[in-house]
Amino acid sequence: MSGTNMRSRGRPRLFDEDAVLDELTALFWRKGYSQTSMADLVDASGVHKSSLYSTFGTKEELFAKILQRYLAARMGMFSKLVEQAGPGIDGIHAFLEMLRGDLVSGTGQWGCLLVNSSSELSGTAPGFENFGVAFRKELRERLRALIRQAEPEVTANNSVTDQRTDLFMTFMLGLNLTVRGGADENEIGRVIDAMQATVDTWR
Amino acid sequence: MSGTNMRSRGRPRLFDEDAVLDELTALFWRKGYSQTSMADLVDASGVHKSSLYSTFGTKEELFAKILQRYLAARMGMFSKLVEQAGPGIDGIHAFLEMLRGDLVSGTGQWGCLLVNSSSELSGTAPGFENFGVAFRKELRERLRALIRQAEPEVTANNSVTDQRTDLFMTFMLGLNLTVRGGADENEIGRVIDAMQATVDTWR
DNA sequence: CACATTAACTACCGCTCGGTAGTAAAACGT
DNA sequence: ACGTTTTACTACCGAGCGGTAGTTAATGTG
Repeated sequence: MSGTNMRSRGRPRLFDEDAVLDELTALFWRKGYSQTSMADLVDASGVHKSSLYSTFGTKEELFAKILQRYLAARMGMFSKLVEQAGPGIDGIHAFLEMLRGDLVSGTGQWGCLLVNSSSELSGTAPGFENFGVAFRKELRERLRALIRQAEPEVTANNSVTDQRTDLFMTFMLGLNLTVRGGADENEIGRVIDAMQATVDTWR
Repeated sequence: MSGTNMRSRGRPRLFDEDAVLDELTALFWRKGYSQTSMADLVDASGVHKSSLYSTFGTKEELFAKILQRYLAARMGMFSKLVEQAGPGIDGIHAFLEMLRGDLVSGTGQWGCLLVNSSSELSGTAPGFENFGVAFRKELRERLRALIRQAEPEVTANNSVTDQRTDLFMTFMLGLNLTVRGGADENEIGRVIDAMQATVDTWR
């Protein structure tokens, strides 16, 4: 975004930094942090090891960079989803429908990189534990706003909204594990249906 | 259970096999499979490496043994919980209360070993993926029966029960991640409260 | 055409990993 | 006492790990 092509002197890169980061992200996403070796990253990207180090730093630094990048993109995606979803219960339904579409195909099938990483590294973490705190907080606030909108003004109640938000967050975490566990489209569908049925009781 | 002390000849073990397995289980539980090295296992148990290998086989075989042992114990625990919980919505509430107690202190705070392992190894798995399929199926059936009991006979509906069971399973998965993510007692409490509120709508 | 600068590439390092051979020690039956 | 069996313990292996020094190849600038 800022001065990407203000290269001054010296030999230019033979690879596209963003494209490489995309590939490395996919690898970490699929295999997890500790199960992905530098050799794997080299093979996947075609970039030599020293170039990876000189460009992105150590494996830990690289992963931190990738996680940041991922979180930024994901938050943008969620924002768009929430935005497109519109207000009310129908909005939540629409949100879940989009989630369904994302989970059964493409990027969503490996779960959420942040959730996976947190789970994997929470027992031994160097500092990744609290990495996604801000992200989680922001996501929770947006979801809460969406849920709040859906409640009739008369019966609106903060603690109820909080509970529903907690349930929704927990549901999404569980869904992440379900998907990553290799659930097929039908199973994912049933789980989302179940949540939609629950959301309907919020009318 | 079968012939544990029919030792015939040779030097007797200096360590208690079950006690050691308990310690190793705790270690795998907390740190995950790939983050736990053989050296860690040696340090934690006080048993020399070769003795571990001669007694339990390779790391993979040891982990398989530990996972089996864990699943057996856990299923027994869940059975007792469901049994003590009693029938109806109140039973589900009681079940969630017991879950709450287990999660905030003692063994439950590292989540479920099976769930953790599945998540960790699903991207690179040797054969652990389907290891817990039977367990999950059985747990699901017991939960389903509990939920089914809670429904008024008149309105009982198979697909509704299935949906609720799916939701409950997903909820427990999410709760696992929440706990493992380092949530404090309050947060865990709120999430369980949220589920209990949902269960109340099933009356 | 030098020269400085940056990147690509080769070769290597120390360390930890999971796993094993070989030996010493403690129990048994005869 | 003796051989047998089983375990405890030491020492080690090859492989893979994350990470780096040093050289060669491109580029822009003077």
